[in-house]
Amino acid sequence: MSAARPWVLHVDLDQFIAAVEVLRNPELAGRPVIVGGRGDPTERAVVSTASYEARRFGVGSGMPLRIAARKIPDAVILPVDAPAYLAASDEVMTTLRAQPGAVVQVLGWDEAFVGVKTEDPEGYARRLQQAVLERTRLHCSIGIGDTLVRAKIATGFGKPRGVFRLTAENWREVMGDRPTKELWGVGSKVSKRLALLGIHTVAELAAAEPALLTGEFGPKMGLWYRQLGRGDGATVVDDTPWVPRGHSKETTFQADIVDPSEVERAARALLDQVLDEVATDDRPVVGLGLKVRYAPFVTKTFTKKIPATADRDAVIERALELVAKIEPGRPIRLLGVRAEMAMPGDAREGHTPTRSGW
DNA sequence: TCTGGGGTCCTAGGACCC
DNA sequence: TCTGGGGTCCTAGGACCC
Repeated sequence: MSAARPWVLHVDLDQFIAAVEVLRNPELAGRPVIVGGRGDPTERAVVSTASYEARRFGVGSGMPLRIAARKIPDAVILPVDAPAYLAASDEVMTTLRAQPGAVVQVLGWDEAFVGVKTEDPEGYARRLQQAVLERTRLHCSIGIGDTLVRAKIATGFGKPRGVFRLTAENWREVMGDRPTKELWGVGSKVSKRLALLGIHTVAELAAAEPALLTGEFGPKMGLWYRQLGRGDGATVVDDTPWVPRGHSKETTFQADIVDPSEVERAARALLDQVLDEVATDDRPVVGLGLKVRYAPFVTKTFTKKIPATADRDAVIERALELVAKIEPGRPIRLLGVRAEMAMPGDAREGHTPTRSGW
C-alpha cells in the first residue's frame, strides 16, 4: 500500500451551461442544444456552449451563432442566463469544499483545482464526482496530476465523466508527440511561432534550448513555455480568495455606428455601468481603458492612469479624453470600457500603473 | 465561418530622471 | 558634434483562457 501524498485534481463540469439548461428543461435531453448571446441566431453573437449532440455537427464554443444555426437548423438555441449558471456553479464549488481535506481553487464557472493528500487519488476523484452528481445532478470529469498543468491537461483525456492521471511518469508518453497547441497557455499564434523555430511537438518544446525561446518570446515567457512543455510548474493548489484587478464592459453594436454623438453616448453609458459596478468596491479606480473595434475587425485600445484621489467626475473627464482619440467618421463595431482598481497590499497602492487588460 | 464578453499576464518602446 | 548607462513610469498592444 502506498503512503498518502499530495495530489492536484482538476474538476471540469461536462458541457456545463448546456447541462444546466437541460436540467431545468428536461425535454431538451438528447437534442442539440446551443447557448449563446440572446438566443437569436440573426444577431452578432457567438456560441457559449454546445451540448454533445450539437458538437457532433461541428458546433462548438466561440463559433458565430449564425453559423451554428446554419449547421443545425433544428437546434434549440437559448440565451445566456449568467445568474442561473452562477448559482449552479456555487453549488458545485460548495460541494468540492465539503470534501475531506480539499483545498479548492476556482478557475471559472465550471472548473476548479482541488488539492488533497491521499493514497488513492482515483478513489477520491470518483467519490468527488458522485458527490457533485448527487448534490447538483451534474456530471464532471477529473484530471489527476502532480502539477496543476498536468492535472488540467489530464481532464481532457477523462471526458466525459471519466478520470485520468497524468504525472511526470507518463507525461512524455502521453503528451510528447502531440502538437504544442494542446498545451494550456499555447494558442495558435505561439504554436506558429514555435513551428518557425522548428518546434512542433511537446517533446521538442521540452528539449528546446532556453536561449532560443527567450530570444523569441522574452525572458519570462520563453522559460514559461519550456516549462509547459515539460508539464512542470506549480504543485500547490492556492485557495486565496480572488481579488479582481479590474472590471470592464463592452458592447458589440448590431449595426456599426459612425455618428460621433452616438459614439460618445455609448461610451458614457458603458462608463456609467462600469463605475456603478466598481463603486461597491472600496478600492479606488487607478486606471481606465477604452477599446474600440473599427469595422470590420481592427481593434485599438487607449489607456490612462488615474490618480487614486480622483472623484467620479474627474474619472469621467479622463475617460472623455480617451473617447476623443477615436477616429471620427470610421464605422465602429464594438466599444469597451475598463476600470482598473488599486490592488490591496501593493506597496505603491494608489499608484498602480495601468496594465491594459484587453 | 467571421468572429461575444469577461478576465489575466507579458512585452516593447518612449519619456523622463539621475 | 556626438552623445553613456541604468532605472522607473506610462501607454499601446499581443496572446491566452473560460
